[in-house]
Amino acid sequence: MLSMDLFRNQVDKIREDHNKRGLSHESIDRVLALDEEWKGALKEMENSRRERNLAAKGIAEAKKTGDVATSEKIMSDVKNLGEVISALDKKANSLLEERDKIRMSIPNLLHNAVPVGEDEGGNTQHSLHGVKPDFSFEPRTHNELIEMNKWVDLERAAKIAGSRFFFLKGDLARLEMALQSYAVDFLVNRGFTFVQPPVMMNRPAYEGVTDLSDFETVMYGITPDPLYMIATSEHPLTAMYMDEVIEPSLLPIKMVGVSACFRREVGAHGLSDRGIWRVHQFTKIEQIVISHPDESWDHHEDLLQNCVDLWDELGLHYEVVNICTGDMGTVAARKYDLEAWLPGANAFKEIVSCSNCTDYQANRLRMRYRTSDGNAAVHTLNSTAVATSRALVAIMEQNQLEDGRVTVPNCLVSMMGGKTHLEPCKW
RNA sequence: GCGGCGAUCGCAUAGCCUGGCCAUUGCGUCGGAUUGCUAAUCCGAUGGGUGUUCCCGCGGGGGUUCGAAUCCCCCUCGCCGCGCCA
Repeated sequence: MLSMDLFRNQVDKIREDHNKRGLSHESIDRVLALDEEWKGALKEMENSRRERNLAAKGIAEAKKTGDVATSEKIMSDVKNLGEVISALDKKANSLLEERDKIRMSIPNLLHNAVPVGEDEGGNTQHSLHGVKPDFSFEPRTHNELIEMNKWVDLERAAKIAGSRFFFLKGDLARLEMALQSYAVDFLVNRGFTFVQPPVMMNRPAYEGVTDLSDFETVMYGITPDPLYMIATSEHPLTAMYMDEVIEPSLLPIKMVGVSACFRREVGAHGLSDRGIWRVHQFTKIEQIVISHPDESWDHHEDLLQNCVDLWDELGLHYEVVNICTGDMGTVAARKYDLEAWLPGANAFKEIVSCSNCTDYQANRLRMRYRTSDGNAAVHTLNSTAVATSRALVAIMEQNQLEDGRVTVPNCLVSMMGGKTHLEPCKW
């Protein structure tokens, strides 16, 4: 959410941003109009309140001196003031609510370096990493590999849970766990604190971190409790300091979170989504930084560098992409994606998303830090380290051998009990 | 799940019984002053807001009242005990 200060004093910045995104200015104008209306209503209410406060003082004084006549006169004069105030209060509140409802839907201001484009076709390559694998045979898709090696059971998962769920078995399941340990160790060594979050959140906290439309298309609601399954540990970890004033000496707060992630994936279909690429439940290791506003762009580059180093060590071929204006979403001000090369699909596909959300989530969450000049919003950043199901797909497809076995990345061998290749599962 | 107790500005606290001055005090943090002593002392600031001599704010929501941190009801969370339990 953009601060009201921005609307009142620098609205041209918001307008320029909307032009870049190709959005109409209707919402901006509506926020400004409602803000003026709200100010008017509030002024009216405050005047009545002041009147009541003065009267209350008069009554107190009169009663002290035993002046019954005066106190009773004032009391009858202001008897209906309470109702007037509560009516004005209601009016002001509904205007404020309406203003902020619209404000919630207005996207974050983009960083200047974000390329302008209508959709994902406008994304630009930032850098290319690793070596494209060269096969002496026709490489298999990950779907073929998990089937021939019996590493994943989609049918039985569908039977007991539904489509897009999976059982992970044997060496591939073990590799999944190795990836978790590897990624956590990697980031702990770079000064991040390992945090395991709740996997359910209440609505008020959730509204602080995500686009409102996500409640319809992304999150699972829990019955009968008013909770939502998290779509990523970014959400609980970012909301962790909701409604708090953070001591500046604590900044930056750097966390590496691991959790199961749950996504409804409404509307997602297609051949490319089969297997374990797009699923309702997967595990993700996530980097989170809560930062001083002046340092967030440096942290954003650090988060990307951590990903690059981590994925280089896995020995994979991938590219880093600058996400363009049309593909950005509401929360991030700038975003890099890592896209891994999938030989089976003959394409680069998204495995990591690295965002600086500046003060957008912090404003919604009322997450501030103390300054000599009052409290100010912090900045929040998040980046995937490893989404294990997608990392497994990339490793399987890039490291496959002609017989269908898969070479374990060197950095994971020790966590696989010395095993250098994934062997088929017997059943 | 049951019973008891609680929630006050970054933290800790007073005020609540008995409704009415500016929500008290300590600590921490920040700013300033001063002094030769690894620092001390003094002063100031330190929840939010459209109108900043004003208004709001005492976990959230409702109610009573001319007036609620204070009285009543509901909810949330926490602590203690009991029950259940991986």
